[in-house]
Amino acid sequence: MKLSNKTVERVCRVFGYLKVLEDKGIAFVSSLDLAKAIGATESTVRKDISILELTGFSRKGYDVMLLKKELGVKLQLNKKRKACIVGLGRLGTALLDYEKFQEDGFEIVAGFDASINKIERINTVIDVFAVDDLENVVAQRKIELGIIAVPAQAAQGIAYKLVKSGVKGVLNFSPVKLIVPKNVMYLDMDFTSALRSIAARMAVC
Amino acid sequence: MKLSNKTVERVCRVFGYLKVLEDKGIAFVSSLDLAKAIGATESTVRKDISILELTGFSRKGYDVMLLKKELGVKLQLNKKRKACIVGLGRLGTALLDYEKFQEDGFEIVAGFDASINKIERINTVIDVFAVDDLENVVAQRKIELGIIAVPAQAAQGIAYKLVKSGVKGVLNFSPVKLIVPKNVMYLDMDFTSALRSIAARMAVC
DNA sequence: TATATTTAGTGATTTTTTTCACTTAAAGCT
DNA sequence: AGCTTTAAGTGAAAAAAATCACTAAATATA
Ligand SMILES: NC(=O)c1ccc[n+]([C@@H]2O[C@H](COP(=O)([O-])OP(=O)(O)OC[C@H]3O[C@@H](n4cnc5c(N)ncnc54)[C@H](O)[C@@H]3O)[C@@H](O)[C@H]2O)c1
Ligand SMILES: NC(=O)c1ccc[n+]([C@@H]2O[C@H](COP(=O)([O-])OP(=O)(O)OC[C@H]3O[C@@H](n4cnc5c(N)ncnc54)[C@H](O)[C@@H]3O)[C@@H](O)[C@H]2O)c1
Repeated sequence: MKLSNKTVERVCRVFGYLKVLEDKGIAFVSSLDLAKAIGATESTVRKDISILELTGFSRKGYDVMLLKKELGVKLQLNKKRKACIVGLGRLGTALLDYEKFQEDGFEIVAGFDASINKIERINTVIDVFAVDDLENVVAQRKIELGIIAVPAQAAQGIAYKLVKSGVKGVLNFSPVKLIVPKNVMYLDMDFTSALRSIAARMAVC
Repeated sequence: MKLSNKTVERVCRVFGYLKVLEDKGIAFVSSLDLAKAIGATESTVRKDISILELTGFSRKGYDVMLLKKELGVKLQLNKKRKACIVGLGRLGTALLDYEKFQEDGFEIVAGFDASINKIERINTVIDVFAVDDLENVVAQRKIELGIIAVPAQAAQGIAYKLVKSGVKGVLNFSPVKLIVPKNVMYLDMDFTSALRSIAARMAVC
């Protein structure tokens, strides 16, 4: 079972949609419905699911609860993951307060910032620390995921500290590519690049 | 000159890095440096640039200012684009105040929210309106880009209104896939799916 | 019960994307 | 001036991804 990143990404979106269907009480879903919901084709969805060695039911589609459970097991999406947010500015505090992360199994257990002023003024139920405590807190609390929301020039340093302290996944909101070891999973959320891609496609299409 | 989305995305990231290099006063850059900065290989970078019918200089690499200018022209990344943000909650207000969008040519000229209370209390230099005014304001101000930061269940409706009012590009922060006409450029920024992808790859790698 | 219909499963094929491997141009060096 | 080195340019090859086209299973229908 060799999963490409693309398959992983699609299947994660399928998982999110299955949660929606489950909440709505829908029992079965076709590959075509899943495809529409995630922006893919039905054959791609079926191939993805079959790569994961999972199956549906002829003429009925996929059992929503069952598939969600099986995907959860295969990709460990049911497992709760401890995460932290570094950089508690405009974006970082928005992320800190986003309750849905908790619902989806991402427990934000710490926030860090370089500014003591800011830390004192932040109003949140989540523990916030000075960034100097990052290594200790991440190691002690066994935090697995680091979310980086510091200015670009500070991002690589934070990534390095997070990795050194045991983090195994990094989501980076700063607009620079970071270098992390190959065994650390890493994704960028670069809003400006995204806007540029849209603008460029508006220009050339 | 047929550009794939992948090429567009990479080249947009190259463009961002060229700005950094320009600010640093660096005159030439190799395909390898560019590749490292955006997380690609040197041959991919060279191919991308050559697809755009642009060239560098033997043994010197690419002229930073020149390539940036040429990319700007080809993809109209120099052109200023008017944008608006719909949904002025935690995330929307963070986006509203992000000055770097302006620097990068994305002029946020309006914000919209359904809650009059919120609109009255928001402290920003940008004009904010009730969402009922969206269609008028977007059309009148010739806004080309819509940034969606409303709750999931409201997102499709907003997308529809934006498109109807003339928007040609949509950046969606809500965790659902939206349906827009094919001639409207569209991208998702789904943080939860991103975290899931990272977690899944932590599990299977 | 037989037949039609729907939808998953899948090997083959096609398309897209990336990488390789070599050529060419320019600059620096002796 | 000639040799060496460096880095872009590029057609060909390889790899990856997506799609097609068909099979099979299950349900509904007549
Ligand atoms: N706000 C947005 O809408 C937006 C949009 C696109 C990109 N981004 C990116 O997201 C990141 C955060 O943006 P923001 O608007 O929240 O910025 P911000 O300036 O509001 O917040 C940054 C925070 O990081 C803290 N910080 C600085 N250096 C630090 C360090 N070494 N360790 C720990 N904390 C440190 C600062 O004290 C501050 O609180 C930036 O890289 C920005 O480019 C933000
Ligand atoms: N905050 C985060 O860190 C975060 C993380 C991941 C995803 N998101 C997504 O981004 C979106 C915004 O998140 P948020 O945390 O800012 O939410 P929020 O609840 O703080 O803000 C949503 C805003 O949208 C407004 N709104 C609701 N319906 C509207 C409508 N029909 N038209 C106009 N405005 C309307 C509300 O009044 C509110 O101000 C959501 O879809 C959320 O799932 C946010």
